[in-house]
Amino acid sequence: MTQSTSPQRKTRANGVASRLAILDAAAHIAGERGYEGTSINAVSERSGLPASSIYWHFNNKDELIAAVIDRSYSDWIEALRRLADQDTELSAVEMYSSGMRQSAEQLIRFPDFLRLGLMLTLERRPSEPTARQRFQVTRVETLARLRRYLRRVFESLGDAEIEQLAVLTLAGSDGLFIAAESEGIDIADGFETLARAVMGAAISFGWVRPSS
Amino acid sequence: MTQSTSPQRKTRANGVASRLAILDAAAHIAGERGYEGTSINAVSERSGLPASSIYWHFNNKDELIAAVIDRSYSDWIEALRRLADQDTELSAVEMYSSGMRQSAEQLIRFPDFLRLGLMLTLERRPSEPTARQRFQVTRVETLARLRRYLRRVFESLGDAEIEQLAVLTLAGSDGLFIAAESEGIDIADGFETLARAVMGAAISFGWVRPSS
DNA sequence: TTCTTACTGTAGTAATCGCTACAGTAACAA
DNA sequence: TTGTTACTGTAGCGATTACTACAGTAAGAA
Repeated sequence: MTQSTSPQRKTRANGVASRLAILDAAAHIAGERGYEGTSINAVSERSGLPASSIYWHFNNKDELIAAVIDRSYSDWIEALRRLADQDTELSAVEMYSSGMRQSAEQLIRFPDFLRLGLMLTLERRPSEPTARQRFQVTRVETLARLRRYLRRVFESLGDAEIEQLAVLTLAGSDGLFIAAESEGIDIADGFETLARAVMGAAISFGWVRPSS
Repeated sequence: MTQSTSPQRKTRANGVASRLAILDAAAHIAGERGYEGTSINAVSERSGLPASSIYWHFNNKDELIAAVIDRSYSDWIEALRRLADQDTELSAVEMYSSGMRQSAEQLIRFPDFLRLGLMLTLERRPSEPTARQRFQVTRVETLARLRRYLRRVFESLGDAEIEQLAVLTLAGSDGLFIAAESEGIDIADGFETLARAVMGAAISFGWVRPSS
């Protein structure tokens, strides 16, 4: 952000490593305690770098958290893309349930991104933090991705129905994540039932299974 | 909590009103900014009472937020009970979709309770706040309530399936609330699709509609 | 070798945090 | 009227907050 666009000089190896260490520490703490709970002091202690280094890499706390969101999301997308490349030869319905399972696994392995994002979504502070807006963007993208997905699986449905199913899938996924965090339910089971439920809704919308 | 159990002397009218004013202010601020974001100073300004009054009524911030949860939940339950009393002559399936609609309306009218509760659920601080535990209790209760409900509607299903449907209903409800807060989706539509989806899942579990 | 750039370390700012001490005031019981 | 209880108002505590000023230090370019 601040040093990466230096034209005539390569960034120092140490600086890149520090930036990553700061982002890692901030991601972990923010994922646990939310925006207000993430103090620069805590990030400094966890990353082993002084506050002045943090403020050299990021203009303020707001942009630090926003950078955390950005990086977590791109990590997230890339992991999902790698997984998606593995099963290109499946049918649409198989891809659907496979995608559900993979999303569930992804949530278990990297819970900080969604936890922080949902906290930012729920919190409403007087001056909207950049991080929150940044997460909203990832949400809109995810919803679009989901729509494309569902349109391929439930070909015979109209736009309105697809929209409802996309919203429900995202909502169910968020809710199951929360339930896993608080009530300790099995998230894999939950996603299986969610897939079943979305299929059921699609059928009641008039969808006919292509090969059965 | 502190003054309400005085045996030989009625509580002063002023004191009761103050306690309520403090709870109202705290509920509003905590519903917007979460645990850390709720400062005693802000509660003091919004309620018009000094910090010393807040600390006379509540031992500390932790118990204040816990009291907010307690009161919001009992308000919530009572409102739902009043609504439930209105439709005693409906069939089980009708009651189910009616209950879904009413829950949605309730969420729109009093969003602070669930917003705060979910924030507390997601945040993980070193010393678990009482308020979070208190919300967990209401969650377990809600889940039990939901199980009883679903068992009456989907009579032919086994315990494991009912459990899955209950978890999915709660998760979907939380997720739709979040979606309404962030993406501004229509929550009533969302709950209708959720009801449809749960029905669809029940059918795929082997449930047969009683009268069709 | 000298200069510039990229970072780090030390020390500190004003503001806000949760919380308390304590004197005052008003309503009630006796 | 007097004493007790139920609050309120003022002032301030030490700790922590986000953030900054600024002097190092080390790596590379010239």
